[in-house]
Amino acid sequence: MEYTVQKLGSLAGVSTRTLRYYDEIGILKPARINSSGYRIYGQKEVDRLQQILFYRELGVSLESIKDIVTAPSFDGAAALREHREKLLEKKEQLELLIANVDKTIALTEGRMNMSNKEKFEGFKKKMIDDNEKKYGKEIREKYGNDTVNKSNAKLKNMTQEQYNEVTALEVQLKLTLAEAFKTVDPVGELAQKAADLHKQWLTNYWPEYSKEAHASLAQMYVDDERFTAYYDKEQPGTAEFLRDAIQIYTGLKK
Amino acid sequence: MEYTVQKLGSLAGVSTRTLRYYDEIGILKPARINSSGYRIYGQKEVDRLQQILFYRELGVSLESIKDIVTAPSFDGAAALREHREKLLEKKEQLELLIANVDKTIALTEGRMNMSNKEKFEGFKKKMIDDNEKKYGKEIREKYGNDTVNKSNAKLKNMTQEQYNEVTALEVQLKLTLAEAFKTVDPVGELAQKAADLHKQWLTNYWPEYSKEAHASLAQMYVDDERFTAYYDKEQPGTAEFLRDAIQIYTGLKK
DNA sequence: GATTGACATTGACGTTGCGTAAAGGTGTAT
DNA sequence: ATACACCTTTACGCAACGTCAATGTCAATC
Repeated sequence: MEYTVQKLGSLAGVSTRTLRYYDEIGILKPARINSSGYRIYGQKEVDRLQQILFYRELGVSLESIKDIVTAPSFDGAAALREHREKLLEKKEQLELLIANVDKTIALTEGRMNMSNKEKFEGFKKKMIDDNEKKYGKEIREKYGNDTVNKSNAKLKNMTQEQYNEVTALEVQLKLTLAEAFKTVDPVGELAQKAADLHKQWLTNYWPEYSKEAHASLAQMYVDDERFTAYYDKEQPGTAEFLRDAIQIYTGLKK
Repeated sequence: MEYTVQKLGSLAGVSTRTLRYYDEIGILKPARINSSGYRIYGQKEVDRLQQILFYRELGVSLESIKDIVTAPSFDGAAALREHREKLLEKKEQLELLIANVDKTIALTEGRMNMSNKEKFEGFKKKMIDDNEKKYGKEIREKYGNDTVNKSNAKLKNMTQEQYNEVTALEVQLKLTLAEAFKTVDPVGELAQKAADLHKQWLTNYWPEYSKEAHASLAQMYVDDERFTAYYDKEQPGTAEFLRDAIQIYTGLKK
């Protein structure tokens, strides 16, 4: 039995373009070319196409399939095992992504229903008040009333857009910090990026940035168990790690 | 503070090419262009880039990011939820792939020297497995988890001998079906023999036979184009013919 | 003031696996 | 002879940039 492109195509469920492409990249050459230049395939080619499609279904790249089907005694199982690893990696990444997206949605959903500005204003006020009650006293003692008041004023004047930005920054910080923590190296690039993100995040609340205040706050993350609990939620030791990274970032390691 | 491409790039951790690309597709235009044609970015652009990178981290396409960052009051959360759905779909597909790869590995490992033909057999099995995944829910609902699980276990435990038997049955079925198809009579003897062979073949995969499941699968051969393609390979219309024959065989013609 | 080296610019091709024309030749039935 | 289905090659398009290549600019040094 001999087949032209379309016959083979409909037989195997692929387009003629695909067959021409496979010819082009050399993974499936026709048995012969007739006098008019038509591609003619035989049974051998049908079988080979089945093989190709089989691996394609499994998500193997044509490049790899080429190795598998051209080398006569290629270890297909080994190739598949390798491929499997890649798939698993992809899957993990995907799961991470989904988790992050979920977190972001949850974060933004906190204010989703308050789409109107008034509620948003109310939320911001409440946040300031909560913060005041929780940490106000210590912060006031440390940085003075004036600084705190200015910070609160800044927060109040935040637009929705800015607020979203801060939220995004927070998520980014968390992600980066989690990654950095795995490296166990507070001097490393990731850790320093986390420290930098933390600074950026901070400048949204602090009217003025200073290395000393930054480093001091980092120390507080370790000293104050409420902060520690927040940062260590996913991975114990994260608060300490962040402090180290920030101390290096600010150059104020003591 | 003003930034050139490289400064902004190293600040945000992206290449200059990326910045030029973002300019090109219009999601991040520089604040201004200086007299020498250099791109100059300001604080607003830095913030915007942060936003873009944030969504990029979450795997959102630049196309979608464009909508999010250009439209001032775009519902980012809704976009994310939509994106989340896509991610979940991707994940499911990936899991299917991995499961198939695993099975293939198991198969090849069980029988080291799998000829091309046997690989094609693996492909057919995969189709059945796919069917499980696709219709598994309905089947499980219809016949209960236990039945389906037993079926899967059965498939895994097939010996080589049994495997050969199934292959032989399949060949017989194909021949008989091809002959029967010529008679154009699904009620005829040949067609009914084909239906019976199909039942025998099936019982190698299904722990329990039921007319309803059999008829349902036959219908699926027509509804699912992958199966249709398989059966119609030699003669278009064969899948439909087989379904008709089986419906009569089971006495469940609706 | 001339050279150097780092940095900027605009093209433009390469990547992956085909889809989708466009422009034209071939096979076969009427 | 005409129609019509099917074949061919050529080539752009898709996503998100990486990677030259050719050329212009800025700041510092000889």
